[in-house]
Amino acid sequence: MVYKSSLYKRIYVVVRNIPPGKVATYGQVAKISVVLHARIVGYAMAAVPPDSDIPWQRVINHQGKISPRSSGNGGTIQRQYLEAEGIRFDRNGRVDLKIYGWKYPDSERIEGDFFNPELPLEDTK
DNA sequence: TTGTTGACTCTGA
DNA sequence: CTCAGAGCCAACA
Repeated sequence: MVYKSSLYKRIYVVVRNIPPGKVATYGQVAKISVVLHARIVGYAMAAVPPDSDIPWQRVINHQGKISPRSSGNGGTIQRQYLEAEGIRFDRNGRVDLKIYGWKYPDSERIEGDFFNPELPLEDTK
């Protein structure tokens, strides 16, 4: 799979390493990807090839909600994917990030040619 | 090259 | 907790 740029490739490597049953926010992916802003991560997700193996459904916004996309209602599919992995949604359609949020130390398992283990750990609570 | 857009986040009220 | 507004930066016209 050839991606549009090394920028996107970095994001996709991070997303692919999110464990099943966990979710990460755009901002978190942005931090791990070192130099990006959350919007760029969202932009990259919109450009994910439909035939890829990237678990884009595990990336949600900072409120713990599925981000509304500009077209269509693919968000419903995303929610079904996550529920199939055991993630529960509350009445407002929100995920409890304290339970299902991806903790940065897990990213030791990331296998990528770019990954730099010396990153700030801020989201570890 | 300038202007708009967007699967976002932060801050203040 | 929620709601607005400002800021963000790559992609696109």
